[in-house]
Order: sequence, then C-alpha cells, then structure tokens
Amino acid sequence: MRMIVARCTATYDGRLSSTLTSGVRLIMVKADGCVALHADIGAYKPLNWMNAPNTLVEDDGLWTVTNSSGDVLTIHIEEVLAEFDHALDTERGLTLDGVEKHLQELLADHPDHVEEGLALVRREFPTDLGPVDLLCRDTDGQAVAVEVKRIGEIDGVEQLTRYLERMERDPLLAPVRGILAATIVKPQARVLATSRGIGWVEVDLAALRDEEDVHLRLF
Amino acid sequence: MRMIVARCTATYDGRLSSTLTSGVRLIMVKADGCVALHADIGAYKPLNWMNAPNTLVEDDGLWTVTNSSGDVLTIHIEEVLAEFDHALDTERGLTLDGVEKHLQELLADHPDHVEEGLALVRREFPTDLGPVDLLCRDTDGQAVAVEVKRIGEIDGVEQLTRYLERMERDPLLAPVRGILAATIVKPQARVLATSRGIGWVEVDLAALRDEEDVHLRLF
DNA sequence: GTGTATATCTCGGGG
DNA sequence: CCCCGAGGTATACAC
Repeated sequence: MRMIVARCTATYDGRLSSTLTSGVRLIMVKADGCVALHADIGAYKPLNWMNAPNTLVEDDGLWTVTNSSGDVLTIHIEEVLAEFDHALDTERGLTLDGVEKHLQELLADHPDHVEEGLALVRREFPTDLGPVDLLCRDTDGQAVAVEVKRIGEIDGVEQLTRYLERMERDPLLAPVRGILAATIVKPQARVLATSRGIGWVEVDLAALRDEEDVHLRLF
Repeated sequence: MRMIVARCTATYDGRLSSTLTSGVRLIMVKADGCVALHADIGAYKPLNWMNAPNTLVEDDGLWTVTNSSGDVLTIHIEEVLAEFDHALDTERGLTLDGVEKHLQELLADHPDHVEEGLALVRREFPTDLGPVDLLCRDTDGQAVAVEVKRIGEIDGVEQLTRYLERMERDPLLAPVRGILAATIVKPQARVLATSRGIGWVEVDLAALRDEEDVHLRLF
C-alpha cells in the first residue's frame, strides 16, 4: 500500500459529481489498485475513492483514475508532505458471528422457538417479490411465513407484508399467517405487526445456541 | 493521524462478534479519536473500525477501544513494522451534486417526460408523512403524485404508497394516482407497483438534459 | 435523541 | 452478468 500525505484537491464524476477543496489528506493506493482519500476524521467512509479494477494515470501531480463504467476520479496533488510504501496482507481474514444468516440457521433447526409445534417446510421460499426466510406449517397444517431479523423494525413488517400479499394468491399456500422473529422487536414494529394481524416474537439467542450445542453434542 | 503498519489480530464485540486472524495491516487513529484497520485491498470498507467518540487504552501492544454502547474493539499488535504521524485536515470540504435532486429539478421543468400532458402543481408537496417529490395534474385534471428516484426499487414503491394513502384522505386531491419515475426501475419494483395500481416510468436522463440545455439556450 | 431517506453505499450469494 | 438482501452500514436532515 502506498500512503501519501499530501495537500490536494479532487473531483469525482460518475454516479454523481463531487468536488473536494484543497486540504491535507491521506491518499491510499492499495495492492489491488484501488484509491482512497481520507481526512483526519471518520473511521469508515473515505472522502473520495475508486474501487478496483481501475486505471490510474499519474502526470506530474495530476492523477486520473478511471473505471470501466466511465467514472473519473481526478486528484490534483499540490504538495507531497510524506510518502510511504509497505506490503500489507491482501486477505480479509475476517469471520463474523451473530448476523442474521446465523439466526436464520438456528431458527431453521429449531422452529419451535418461533412458535410451539411449528415445522419447517423450506428456507428461502421464493416469491416474485423476493425469498421468504422460513416457510413453515403450524400444528393445524396452516402455512406460516417467518421473517427473521436481528432487530425487528418497521421495514421487516413491511417486507413480510409484501410476501404475505403474494403468498395469499397461491391456492396451495393460502391462507398464510406471518410471524416476525427477531432478538429484539422494536415498539413501532410490534404495533404495526399487530395492526396487520402479523405475529411477532423475541427469540432468545443464547438459549438457541445452547440448544444447538446440545444438539451437536448428541449427534 | 497516526498510521501504524503492524502485524496484528483483532476482535470486535458489539452488534455482532468478529475475529480477525493475524496479518499485516494499516492501523489508523484519526484526529477525532476514531480507529480503523485496513488490509491492502478494498477502497471503501475497513476490516474493523470504531467510530468516535470512544476510549482507547493502549497496554503494551494490546489496544482496547470502547464506546458508550459497550461495543469493544481489541487489537493485539504483534509487531510494529512502521509508524508515522501527520496532522491532516479535519474538514470534509466535499460538495456533492446529487443525482436524485437534479433529476427531480429536471422532471419538475419537464413533467411530460413522466407522462404526456402532465402539468406540475408543486414540488415537495407536504403530507404528514413527508413531502411528495412532484404533485401534478393530468390532462383530465386528476391529481398525480410522482416519486422520483435514481434507481426505482421496492422502497420507492412503499414510500409512494404511504404518501398516496394520506393524500387519498384529502377531498381536494382525491382520487390520486401515483407514478414512480426513475432512470431504472427494478423488476421487483415493477411487480409491486403494478400490483398496487401504481404506475412506473423509466426516464431518459440524457434526453432530459438535452432538452434542458435547449431550454436554457432559448430563454 | 429518534426516525427517515440517501449513498459513487459495499459486500456476498444466487440465478 | 444482474438482481437482491444485509450491514457493526455511514451520513444528513427533520421532528
């Protein structure tokens, strides 16, 4: 990674246009060829950037970075204050735990944590508005669509509402109940769900994990 | 900004858990106190980060960064390969020329690009759920609410649905038609819009700009 | 502070 | 390749 501390300006023209006034920033050119400009503030988002793959042309302090979509990032380097170069790892080496996918897997294995007696039919059941996380049948054999979220908010209720709207038109499924399952269900989501006849349940993640551990130990 | 090139591992515990295996990365500590770890790949997203404000404790190669929510980022520095410190600008100094706003302006000037004969009543028409981008009347004098998006997706249809629901209650407006106008309307958005009786149209941005240019040249 | 809408969102998965 | 959903999304703005 090349790291250049420089006084510079920049413009971007692509999905939008932006201009960056003169200032001292860190310019990063990584091993994959991507370019990023950082100010001394904000951990996450660069001021300007261009993902790899791209073409970088350096012409006496005027950098032009283009990609295949025709986006152009130009950097005018007025004064280089420092410059370094070090080879870093090009692997992410990052593993995540506790995300929605994991919760969906746990609930697919233990649908009774959503509702007593619930049985899984299939995960990611497709509708033409997108896949339903869990399609189940309850003890009466009625179809139950379960939307899994880490945090249950209004968006989740809206999403489930759309799926139910489509599934109700399928004579093999209708009538379909809906349940929002999340580790936390926000008050507004509870109100909206209830007003639409959609159930909601807060799942105990720790208990689910314990049960999964027991399950794995036994089999 | 402190820039440290180091072989390190890291873990994060907060909204989720993540672990980062040993590798050489750039550790940035910015003037606002935020911390970010970058690999030699990816222009935008850090491997790990902690936004300001936070508390950083350095104890012989073991860094502990905590915030007020109880999130914890720990960095174990195994070997420092290089270290620099430079004062950079702490202002963003970035101005954007946004696409959606621009598109809304163009369509306000040329509502016939949304539908033949459409006439603008007003922009940013207020409802108690937020402003509708364009309120128009069609050739029959019926009210038409236009939601403008760069990319038309399901969210845009939901947004317009909420506005229409409110506007239908206004006897001066009802009945109100809705149209989603975007440079691209995604398949799912088409399905949902159609099923709700909402129109959608893909706008030719280049043609709009040309027409605007001609308009400006003439007047 | 909460809620909402946007973003050059990024990133990964599936068809 | 596009489409779609999730994210420790971040960021700005209104209430």
